[in-house]
Amino acid sequence: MARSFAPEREDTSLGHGDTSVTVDVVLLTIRNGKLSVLLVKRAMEPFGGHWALPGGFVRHGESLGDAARRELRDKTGVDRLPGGMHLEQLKTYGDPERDPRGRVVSVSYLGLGPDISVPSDASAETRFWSWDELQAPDASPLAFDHKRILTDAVERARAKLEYAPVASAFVDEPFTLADLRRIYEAVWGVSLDAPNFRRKVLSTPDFVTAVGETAAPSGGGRPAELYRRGSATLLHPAMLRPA
Amino acid sequence: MARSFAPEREDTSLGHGDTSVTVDVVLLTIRNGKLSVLLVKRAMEPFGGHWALPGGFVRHGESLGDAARRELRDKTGVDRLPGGMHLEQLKTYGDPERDPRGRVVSVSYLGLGPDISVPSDASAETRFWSWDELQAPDASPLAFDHKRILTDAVERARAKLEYAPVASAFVDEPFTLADLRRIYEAVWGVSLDAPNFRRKVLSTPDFVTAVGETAAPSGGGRPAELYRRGSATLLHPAMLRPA
DNA sequence: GCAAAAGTGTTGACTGTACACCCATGT
DNA sequence: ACATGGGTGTACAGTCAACACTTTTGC
Repeated sequence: MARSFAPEREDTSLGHGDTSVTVDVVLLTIRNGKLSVLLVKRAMEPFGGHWALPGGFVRHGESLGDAARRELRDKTGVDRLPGGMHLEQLKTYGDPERDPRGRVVSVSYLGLGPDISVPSDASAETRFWSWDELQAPDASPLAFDHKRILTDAVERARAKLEYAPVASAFVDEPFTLADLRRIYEAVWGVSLDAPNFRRKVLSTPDFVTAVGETAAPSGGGRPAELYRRGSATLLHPAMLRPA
Repeated sequence: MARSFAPEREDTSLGHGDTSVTVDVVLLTIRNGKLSVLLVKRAMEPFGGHWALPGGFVRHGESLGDAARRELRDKTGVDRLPGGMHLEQLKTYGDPERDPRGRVVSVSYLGLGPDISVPSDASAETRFWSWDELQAPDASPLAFDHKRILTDAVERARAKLEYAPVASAFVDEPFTLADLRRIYEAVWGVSLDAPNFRRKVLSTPDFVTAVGETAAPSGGGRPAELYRRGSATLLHPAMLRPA
């Protein structure tokens, strides 16, 4: 064992400064009952004309989470992100070949939020795409390794709905249990039994809290009771998706 | 909306090159029945004399995973990592203040492996610490934000044992179900009912595969049947920890 | 009244847990 | 024989999915 045990980290120099760090954000929402993601059309090379995840370089003195929130603000045009919005770190992608310009390490974030309209003056360059149309065989390929990041993000979102109350991040308050159920159905791509769904949600402590009022009826059918997000951060028991 | 929608990323320059990227590895093992983690004593500033996670700068042309595996090899002195060894990306820490030398973004990895002996010529600088002793109020603080990373890693490991067959990464093959049960007990800090544990494991498809032989009896008691890791990557149903 | 959506009740299958009991070995 | 750890059986309680049924609205 003639290997050195002095870690490089202990060097007082900071090593190679030729690495860039970016954040890329996968903003998911439910639009017309379908799971959708915000993409930006790239104007310049590389991958000019390709659609990409919103993202950019992390600035000096800026935390990674702050960079992700800034990118989201800039790309959606929404200054104050919706209150129930969920944003969490997803994964970091650092393959040496992932960006032709050089070494770029990208920290990706997963965002879940209600359906918002992106600014009309940028509608051609920034818009939501449904997950289904991006999955089509003839869909245009995304820039960089963003297809991979998007796939990982959707898988994480699907799993997270089981054990965390993040589905409510997709809806505005107050909401009905049918609203919430449609979120689960859209993200998981299944249909759920409404009565059983109701019991599961209400029996999970602090998942939702009843408002005590009912929604305005919408063209036939009994008006639904209204709820707000509860204080739970983890779901016990979990909302397991059907096999 | 007078905000610019031209993403910075589309600049052909690569932005700020004054950011360094490191990997830090949380290598967990079970030693003397206790969950333990490999730490390295720092020789230089900052945090000279403090214990830290093994880690270092990512090299040119090296993927993040490769850097993590290299760090592990260098610090453990083990050239070929054990076959069942599990290594996965954990989370990226990029607070601007986390390293006094400048902007350092650290991609952390979680490693789970069997109990190995670190090289004796480095025993003073590199050794395993039990989770319990690091939790003690009078424990010496770790370098940088490594306490936080370690806490996140243990929480991830505890959760991952529920839905992935990673417990078998801690044991050498072939192993008995009692070996496997002791892993769960050590990581979760609980005691499990042996008969029910057996049924759960065996009823989960491809979690383990029977060898067909029995272990040499060890001082009294019926010899246990031997197993190897199965082909499953996800556990259906999950091995839920007791409430 | 009829359709539609919300909400309640009920049943039968399945799962998890506790624990009694039997098996195979060392001393 | 007895202690020790491995392995099987069983019975009870809790959970979950399926679906019949009632409630409240619009037309």
